[in-house]
Amino acid sequence: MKDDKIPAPRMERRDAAENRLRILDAAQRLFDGHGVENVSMNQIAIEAGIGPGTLYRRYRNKSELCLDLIKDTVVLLFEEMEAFLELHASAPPRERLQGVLALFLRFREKKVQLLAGVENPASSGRGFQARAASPLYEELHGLLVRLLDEMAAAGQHQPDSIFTADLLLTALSSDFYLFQKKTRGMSSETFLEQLFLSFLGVNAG
Amino acid sequence: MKDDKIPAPRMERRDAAENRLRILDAAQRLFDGHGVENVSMNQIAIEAGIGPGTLYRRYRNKSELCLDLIKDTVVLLFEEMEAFLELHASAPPRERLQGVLALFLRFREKKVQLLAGVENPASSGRGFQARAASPLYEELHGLLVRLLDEMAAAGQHQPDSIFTADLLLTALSSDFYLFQKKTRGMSSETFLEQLFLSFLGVNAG
DNA sequence: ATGTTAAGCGGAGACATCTCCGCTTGTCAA
DNA sequence: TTGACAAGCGGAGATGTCTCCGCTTAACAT
Repeated sequence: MKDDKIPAPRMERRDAAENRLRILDAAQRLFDGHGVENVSMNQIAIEAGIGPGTLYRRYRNKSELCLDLIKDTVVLLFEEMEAFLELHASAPPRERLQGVLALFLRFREKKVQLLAGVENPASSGRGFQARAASPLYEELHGLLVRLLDEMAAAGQHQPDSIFTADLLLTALSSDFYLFQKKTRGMSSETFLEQLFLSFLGVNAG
Repeated sequence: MKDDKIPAPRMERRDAAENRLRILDAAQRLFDGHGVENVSMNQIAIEAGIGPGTLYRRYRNKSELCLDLIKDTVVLLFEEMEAFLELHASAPPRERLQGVLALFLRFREKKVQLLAGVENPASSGRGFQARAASPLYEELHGLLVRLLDEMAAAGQHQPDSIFTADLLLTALSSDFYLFQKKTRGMSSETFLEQLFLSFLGVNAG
């Protein structure tokens, strides 16, 4: 073997770095002005003063771009969650699950548009398949599975934790959540409560 | 008032009727050959020998076209369900719900592609919002609500039936169902069982 | 038959996503 | 410095969805 060092992690090019900023900046500006929904990748490229190819090289779709825009907030969310779980380490798992979900819903409310953008690959890949492949989904899923397994150990939960976590996250998706709010006229609190009643046959109270 | 008869329900034009057939025929042929997923409205228009405008006049999107292609089967499905419910009119509501869901899953298996086509408006409107507006969704939803209300009366179900029905139908959507089968490696039977465990804290027996 | 009328047709084109590839340019090594 | 080279750029264009609108033509009344 001649050289098995990591193949020299060349620095990010200066122009590339600048373009990253221009893109993020342009996107933020357009999103604020017209709503995430109504802004196309094209418009962003133009506003950023770059070609479409350049934009797509960095972000395969609007979803990835949105994710980049809320990445910091997402990190904060997970920190909040971990903090909450640590603080209530000895509380019954059901309460801990509820706290975590409440935190998530609060987060969702703050970032409705961008989060919807993250979850809706617009056109592109296979709906759920795509969503579940995102790092955000996987991390949340892992966290839920942990909690559900605890509940199972305490005899409070029968079914497959993986399945239940998938189901929970589907219920918490933009699509379903916003539908319940807008069309069924449900409040965040009622929503969470109903979720608990449905899934665990248990009062959220 | 001069004339308040119904304003003469002119017959469907001959050419229009013929085009309808050409479209359905072309679509069926292309779907069979390349899979629903991989066929565009454009291709269908070309194969049918008509302009895109003509195609879109009749079907606002691929979803509606797919629905037209399985309409007959859907009618059969509802007849099966009604028959089942009548036959087991005196069985406990939980069993009746289970039977209905099993029938639906069997139907889904038979028409995977087209049903996925119905549920995925490809691009176009607001994900869930659109799905829930379809007549198929609404009818199923109504049926589930009826059953869930029965269960509530029997004290076997706490939460809002409307909410639970939405949740059930989301879990039964192509997206979620196929994800569970393909990615999580779950069988139809296990799926139904897990669904019952999750929702009702009850063994599907 | 014939005229009137609106339903229906079709295709150009606006706009979107996403790819491909030849040219440019920043970075590193010598 | 300078040369080599990959990373990056950009925009033309393939393909798709969906609309708009002037022309055609089937259906009905006369």
